[in-house]
Amino acid sequence: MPQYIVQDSLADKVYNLIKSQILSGELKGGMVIPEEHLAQQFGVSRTPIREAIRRLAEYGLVVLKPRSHAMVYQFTEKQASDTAKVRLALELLAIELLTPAMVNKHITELSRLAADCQYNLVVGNRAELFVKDSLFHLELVKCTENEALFSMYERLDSRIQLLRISKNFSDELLGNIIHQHLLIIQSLKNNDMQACRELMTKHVNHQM
Amino acid sequence: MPQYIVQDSLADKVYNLIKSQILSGELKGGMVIPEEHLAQQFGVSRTPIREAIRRLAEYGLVVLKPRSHAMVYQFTEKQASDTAKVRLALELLAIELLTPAMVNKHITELSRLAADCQYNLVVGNRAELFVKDSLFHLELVKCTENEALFSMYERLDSRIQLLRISKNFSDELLGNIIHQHLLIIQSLKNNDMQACRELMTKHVNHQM
DNA sequence: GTTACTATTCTTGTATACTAAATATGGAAC
DNA sequence: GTTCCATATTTAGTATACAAGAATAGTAAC
Repeated sequence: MPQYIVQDSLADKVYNLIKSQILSGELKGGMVIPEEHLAQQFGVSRTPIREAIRRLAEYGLVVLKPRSHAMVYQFTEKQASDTAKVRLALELLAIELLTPAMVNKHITELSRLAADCQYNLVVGNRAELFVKDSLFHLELVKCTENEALFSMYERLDSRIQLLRISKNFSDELLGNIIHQHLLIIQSLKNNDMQACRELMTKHVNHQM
Repeated sequence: MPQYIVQDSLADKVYNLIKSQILSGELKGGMVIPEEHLAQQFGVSRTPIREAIRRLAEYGLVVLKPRSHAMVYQFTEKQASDTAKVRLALELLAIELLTPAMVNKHITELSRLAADCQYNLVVGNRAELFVKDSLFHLELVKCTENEALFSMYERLDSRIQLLRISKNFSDELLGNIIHQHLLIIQSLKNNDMQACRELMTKHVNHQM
């Protein structure tokens, strides 16, 4: 009988930890991350640290300078705008693939995440707001039950998270953006996919 | 003065080697790849091998079973069709972004690759045909000068290459598919983007 | 012959030690 | 004070050794 519960390796744990530190803004774009430092911080040898960093580099959240250091990925303006275009294409594909049944299954969770965004905006907790914003869009894509799309979008969204963190959105703009989630949800409930596409296009372009 | 020429690490070399072995069909979907075996094959220790395999797993060409073995990624039918949808969306985005100037700059290379495809079809060298087919589409996406799109598409195309290899296309269908490259090039030359989109849609859907 | 258990073997996971390249330091020349 | 070079130091790259879990084989019970 196979073992269904497999313990994460140290490398897995470190990978997830660094990833979440990057996505929460604790580690900011451009910051250098020396292997030895992390090894001591986590109390493990360099081997699993190296593995985690290399994987994160392959994932696209870390940039390696050979024989030198690793640092957190940082966008140029051009890359940010390029990424937004791909993001929009993928989100529009997601909307294309959505059926009413899929929407129904996830609408509660979507509403909850949208509400979380609003709550964190009011409370002024931007780090958490961005995390929830990210989750909202991930949930929308997850609705489609298209694994390939989801994994692609997840990669892209991770990088976009770096943008959300680094951009200094005004409270007003941020309020607008977060409010659009509600409109998107409404259009989904109405099964008005044309409206949904338009809203999403506006939504993504607002954040560039 | 900084050093501009940096030697690839062993891990980099192994990574590229395994990748090309997978993309050329030498290593087929589902095949198990033990670390020690590769280490002996390449005459290096397990350390760089591990790094390469882990990176390939993150890239999506290898699947890891924890504490057990690594194997080459293999599509299920559902995943294949899911992937094709994402692929089409990205290729259509590429066409959307193309300007006549971009097309002009790459049209010679595109034509060469399309010709290479036809040549390898005639000669009956399918492995090489698939490599060239892949390069044709990569070149088209590269035209757009959108890094984010290119790197996403590259990842996706790597997996699609596994499909091209595993599917047993008839000579006739393959001839059709390859011929469509010429039509796509012609539509680009004519700057008839509507036709290009339609051709690409047909082209991608033919291969599902 | 089949099943279940145990022992062995094999492979991965991790730590450590060593090598080598890049960066930092410090002093000499101007 | 600045520039350049030599040296020292730090950090990444690789090999190796060992630990631990998974696969396998072999044996006993039914």
